Amino acid sequence: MTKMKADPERRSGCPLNASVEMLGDRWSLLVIRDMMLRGYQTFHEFLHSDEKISTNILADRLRRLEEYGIISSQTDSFDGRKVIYSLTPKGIDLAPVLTEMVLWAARHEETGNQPLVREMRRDKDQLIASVRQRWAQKHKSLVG
Amino acid sequence: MTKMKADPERRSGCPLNASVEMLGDRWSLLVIRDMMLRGYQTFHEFLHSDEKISTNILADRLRRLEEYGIISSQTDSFDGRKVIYSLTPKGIDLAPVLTEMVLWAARHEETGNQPLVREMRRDKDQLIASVRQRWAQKHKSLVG
DNA sequence: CTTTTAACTTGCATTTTGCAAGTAACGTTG
DNA sequence: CAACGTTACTTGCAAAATGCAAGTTAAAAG
Repeated sequence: MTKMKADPERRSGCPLNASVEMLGDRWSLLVIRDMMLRGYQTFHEFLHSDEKISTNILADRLRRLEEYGIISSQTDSFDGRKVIYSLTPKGIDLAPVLTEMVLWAARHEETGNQPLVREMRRDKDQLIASVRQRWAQKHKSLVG
Repeated sequence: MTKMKADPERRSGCPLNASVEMLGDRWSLLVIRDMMLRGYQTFHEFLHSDEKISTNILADRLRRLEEYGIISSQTDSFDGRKVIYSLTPKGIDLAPVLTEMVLWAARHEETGNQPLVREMRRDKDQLIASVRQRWAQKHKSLVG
């Protein structure tokens, strides 16, 4: 587990503040959700997600998430136009954060995607494990 | 557990999106941290937290968090100038979200407050339980 | 009273967001 | 191989959010 140097411009040393400075905006966690739970990998796919992010913001968020080491990118070897984005281990490690945020909203708001919520409620750790597994599967060619 | 009506202007029905629309900014979760982990209750206390929020933004965030039902406010009965802010059950229920965000940052960034991090790592559920307990203690006069 | 404290509000400059319209590189089709 | 479609962006500009400094109001303390 490689730690990065703390950004010298952080407002404070509090770990929650670090999280909030990296992820505290309207879009970053939605992009991560798309990658983690829906398997999205391209600009085009993120763009057509329900929340309708605009192109300049999406480009900016992908850039920032990559800078933070949460995602990585590489051009598709079969189609030179496509850029394939994937979660790094640091990004995959956000699964528990996403899970708790989903469960919290589902408990206190009227929300959709009840099947996912039920699955998360039934066995949180199991779901997180399977997200990790799918990710490892996808990356085994690069690792082994 | 009372659910609110979904905000008709939500960008999507996804529960993660709901969370992000309520909490996805640079400050909201820090205010909640101050209340949950540090026992802060007043405007003045939030204002002098490490991250140095400015007065207009703080006022706005407190207003929004109250609208969302995450916190509540009442004027202090001993000092009419003071407004006492406290977490609602919905707010206290964010404990697992905060915990996972703290642990994630602590795993991947250089951050401070290691005692808190160690305590969270040692027993996540225990810490969340004790946050709930302290909160219940503080509110027992209102409940019982 | 006068001063201090607490919780804001207001004004204004800066930054971020969001929409619409490009553009450049690659791939596909005829 | 030329025209066209796709993919991943960038650019321009208006609108909204943020941040700083300086008020303002009401209550408490001296």
